[in-house]
Amino acid sequence: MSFRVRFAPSPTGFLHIGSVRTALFNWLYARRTGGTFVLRIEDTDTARNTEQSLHTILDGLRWLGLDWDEGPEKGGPFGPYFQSQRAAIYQRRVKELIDKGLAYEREGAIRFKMTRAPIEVADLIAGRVVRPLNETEMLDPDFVIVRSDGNPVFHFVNVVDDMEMKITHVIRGEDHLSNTPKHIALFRAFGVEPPQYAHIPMILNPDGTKMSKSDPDVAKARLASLQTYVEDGYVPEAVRNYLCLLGWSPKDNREVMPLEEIVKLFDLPQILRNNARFDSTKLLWMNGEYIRALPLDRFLTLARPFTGGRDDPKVLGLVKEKVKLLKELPDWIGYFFTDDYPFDPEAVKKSCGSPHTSERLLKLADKFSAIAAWDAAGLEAVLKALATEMAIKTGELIHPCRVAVSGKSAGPSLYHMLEVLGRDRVLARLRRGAEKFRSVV
RNA sequence: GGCCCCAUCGUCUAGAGGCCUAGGACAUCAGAUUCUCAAUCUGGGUACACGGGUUCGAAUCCCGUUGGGGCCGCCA
Repeated sequence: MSFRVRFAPSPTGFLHIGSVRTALFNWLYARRTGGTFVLRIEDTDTARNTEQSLHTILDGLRWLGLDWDEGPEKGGPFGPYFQSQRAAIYQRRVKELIDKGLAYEREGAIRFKMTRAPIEVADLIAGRVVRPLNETEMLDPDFVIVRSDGNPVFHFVNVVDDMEMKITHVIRGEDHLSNTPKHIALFRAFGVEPPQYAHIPMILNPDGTKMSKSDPDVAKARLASLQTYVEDGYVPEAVRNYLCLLGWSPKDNREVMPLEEIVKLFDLPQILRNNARFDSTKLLWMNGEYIRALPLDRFLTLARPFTGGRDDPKVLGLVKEKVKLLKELPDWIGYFFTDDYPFDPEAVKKSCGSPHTSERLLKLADKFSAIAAWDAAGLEAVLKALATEMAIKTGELIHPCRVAVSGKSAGPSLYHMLEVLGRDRVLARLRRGAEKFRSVV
């Protein structure tokens, strides 16, 4: 049997983080089974359908490394993969139902004669779910499949496409579970065996509410959009790994793990049935883990959009260990590229308030100026020797030195930082600091 | 309102009747280490929603309650 799954987003201008996980689970299942991952664009709502919206989807999937086997820019044997280009297929299928006496016109719209009996969904995740018609539906069970303006609606085109594209497993959000009987009824009307269904639970806001891209609370709305994570400087590997862990687990206490490993273990029945809340704190932690483990080349590539052209590999290599979010990069690297960096008042107060600060910085500058080979090991030796000579703790030199050359109390390993900064700049900044801090006391 | 799904630390989860005085991770607290911050290491606190069953025995099975989520559109 050949497995065929699909991700069928609607181009709305955003890629919802929940949709992203749905895409990811579909992709994982396809890769795990050696099947086919189809990307289909549900652009029947022409008002929202723009070129830009399409690229949001394609770029988002690419960013995460979720490659599709059939779909836009790729083609395939079951195209076109845009619903807006499949009108003829839908018309043919509508006619088929009318001819069979299973659909009829009323008030200009075409309605499907829905089964009155309860329909059972054999869901791979939720189990057997029987959903009888409810109060409202009982009044009028039939539903519209083609609007009076001639455009077919979601339930219809979704089923027709899954059928035509020979989708074997529909993996989608749990919000579709209640609609599934409609879809099964449609498949049966066409005399076609429905696909297997797997409804994955939802991802909720930290407070348990539904994640929405149009939430009036801006912070929540940001949380819901993939774009946020791209802009804030999360690395795709981390976002992907984190998302895998929402509703799925390798069950052996591993969390940070390579995709290939997840592909090997992933399966549908073991997906949790309960909703998960999005925990951005844990994502942030995982992002830091990934960044520190990143090979320098990869880090440089990912960092490029955030550095403002300041792509010195030595500098970036130095701060790689410190960064948790790529967008923090400008703060970490600023003083490597200008002498006009800001001084953190707190740091100055704390580390440079001693009446001896200026004298010590000048002494340090003198010692450093005599160094033959300007490297971290040599700098460390000289600084420590000076501390001993002056009978003070190394920290009493280290801290003022760090503030003088960077303006900050936090940063990479001091000696490596001095090495990268270079002799001229270090000496100048030390002497400038000696002047500057004289008045602090 | 009707119907459907769900319920283990604050959060993500392990647990498929005895291995559980419930394990891991993030967060948090305390300590160690370090040139700062971070990282790292050690240790602590924190959970089976509630009530009934079934069983020799239940976090695990059943029922109910409560709570959360979803769907009931000529949106997708």
